[in-house]
Amino acid sequence: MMITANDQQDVKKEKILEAAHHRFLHFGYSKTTMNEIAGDLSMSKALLYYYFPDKSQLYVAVMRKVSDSYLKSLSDRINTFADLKEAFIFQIDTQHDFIVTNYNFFDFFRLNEQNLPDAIWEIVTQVHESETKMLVSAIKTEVDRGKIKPVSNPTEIVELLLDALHGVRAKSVSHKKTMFPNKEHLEEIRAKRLLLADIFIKGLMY
Amino acid sequence: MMITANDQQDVKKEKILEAAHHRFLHFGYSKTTMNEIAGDLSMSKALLYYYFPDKSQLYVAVMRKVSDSYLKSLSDRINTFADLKEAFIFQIDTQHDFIVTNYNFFDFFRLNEQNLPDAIWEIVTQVHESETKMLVSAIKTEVDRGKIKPVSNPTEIVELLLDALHGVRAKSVSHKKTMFPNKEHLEEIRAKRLLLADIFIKGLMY
DNA sequence: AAATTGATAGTTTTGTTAAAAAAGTCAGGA
DNA sequence: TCCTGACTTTTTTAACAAAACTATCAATTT
Repeated sequence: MMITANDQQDVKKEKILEAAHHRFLHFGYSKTTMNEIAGDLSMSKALLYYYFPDKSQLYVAVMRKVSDSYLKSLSDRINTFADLKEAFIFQIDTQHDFIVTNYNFFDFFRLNEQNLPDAIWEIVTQVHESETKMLVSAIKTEVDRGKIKPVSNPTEIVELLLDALHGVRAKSVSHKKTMFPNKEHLEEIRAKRLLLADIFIKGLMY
Repeated sequence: MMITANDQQDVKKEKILEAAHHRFLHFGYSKTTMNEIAGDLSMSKALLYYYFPDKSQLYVAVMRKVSDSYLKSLSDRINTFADLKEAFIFQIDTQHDFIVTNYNFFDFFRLNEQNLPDAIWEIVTQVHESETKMLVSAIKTEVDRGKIKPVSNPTEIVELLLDALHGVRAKSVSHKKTMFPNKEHLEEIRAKRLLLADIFIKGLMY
């Protein structure tokens, strides 16, 4: 099989993405320089600019890669859930791992908060839509099975649940300085979210 | 009835609190100066320091006043709810109004986020405890009435609900620059919270 | 004695500018 | 086409002076 120039380019681009990912993940966006990334690969900074137009678009490309694997893990499991609760649990655990694993990577994200580049918002929107899609599908299935009440607007319900889960925090965190949640907090949050999902399904009433 | 020196002091303190409240409310903590507050009252800045030890403690005193009225509205209604849903609705509406009415006032709050003075945290904690107490009481009553399942830890449930409600956001707000929510958003959030409270009680299952 | 103030000391914020660091460009070489 | 060293431009940092503000206090009025 012939190796074309484009294949070679793709291989090199991939190497760059890996090095960039490594730097962004460990030191965050603002504390990694193009020189460092180039240095890690023993190439000149100018070459980075040959492959990627600028730093932010390099970041976006890495983010694309990272979120693609997240999206894949979602689509792999869609429609495979035994019941709604299993789907909720999967959502909570998977998103949780995703965010924890990439915590530093997202500092760019948190830092710019407002006016992020459109490309980032596209990814965020896509991720959110995939999560929603997966859970909406799980709800519809459960309705079809006659396990839960018919729901007029499943998307609305799912987005409400995602918002609600997002609001769940560790008890002490609001006071303490450490915004970087430690292990106990992560577990506490996870446990609370699972409880919330459970109530969301069953309610407090008989 | 005799007017003592202390009565006079209290009257003046009250005047100062009003003027300070007005400034803090409209311009926030960092953008109001002691000179301005004094100017509004046609008194010297030094006199403010005669009545209050420093700016932050003046702020705390105003906050105390503001939150006392909120606490009162909660305690006035405790144990007066026809059912759990009514309690949840009251909580949502009342807190909502409280935050919206005092939005700018709380900028000090948001600005310092970490390391707020202890006095502030006492108030926050007290407010949170009152909200929790009211809702826990409503849950217990409802359990006694046999309307909902017995709950092993009502406080945990209530705190989970409060977190969840806190997570509810307007759909578009995450992207737009305007963090100050406008009327439609406020209504949208309120509506979503009411829906969440409803699901929280009834669940999705039959 | 209690209430009040002008003057002023001390601290924080803001603005300025120069140096350093980083992003980004380009002519030219392999 | 891929790649680099040298270069230009933009952004960040550091140092420091000016301005704004908080806080204090001796002196004055009530």
